[in-house]
Amino acid sequence: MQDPRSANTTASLPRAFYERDTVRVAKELVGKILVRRLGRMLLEGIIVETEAYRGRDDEASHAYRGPTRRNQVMFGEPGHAYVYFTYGMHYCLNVSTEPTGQPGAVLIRAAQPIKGMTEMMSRRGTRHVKDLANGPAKLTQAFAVTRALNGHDLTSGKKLYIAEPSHPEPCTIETGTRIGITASAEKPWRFFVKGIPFVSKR
DNA sequence: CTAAAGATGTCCT
DNA sequence: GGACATCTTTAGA
Repeated sequence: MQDPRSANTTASLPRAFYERDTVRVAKELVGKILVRRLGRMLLEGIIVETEAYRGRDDEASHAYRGPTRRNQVMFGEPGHAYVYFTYGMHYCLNVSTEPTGQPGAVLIRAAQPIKGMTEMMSRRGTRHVKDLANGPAKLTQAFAVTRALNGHDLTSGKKLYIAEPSHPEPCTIETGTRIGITASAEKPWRFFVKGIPFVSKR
């Protein structure tokens, strides 16, 4: 809290937070603050929607068939950014979970912007705050997350990290099935804040 | 080497 | 509700 620009948040979450069961980490990430430092600029948002992606027991996971060049971050040290490119034009942001060597990641699907909204509007090409980060690819566009950040250590407190809110707002976390997948579609591994307009559409 | 699908978003009807 | 943009990754020949 030395830096007045981050008066809203505490320090970045420790490695131990991520070094746990992926589904649990996904659920507990809802309500945390996603922070992006761009030079002097600070972009912040409350994480309002996540999805858990596991390993051998999860057909929808990139790690389902074992390690590849793309998914290696999922098998690495917990607390690193796994950013992948999809549909020829979009990036998605995940955080690695589980102990080193064990695959797992949490997809950050949506955030409620709280700081740097003007910059996000410019990056997204809309003035509607609801539409800045209500979807995984919208979120990466708003927060300037590209594959350059793949593998970035989220506990370093630089460029991109996740922090505990200093004044958490009470909210109800709802559970549902994951969006945009066909395999293992029945697994209830999506978590989101109930009743707010910042989550992605169904 | 080739092909097909993909953890999506936007614009159109 | 549906088409389509656009290209990386992965699986299979």
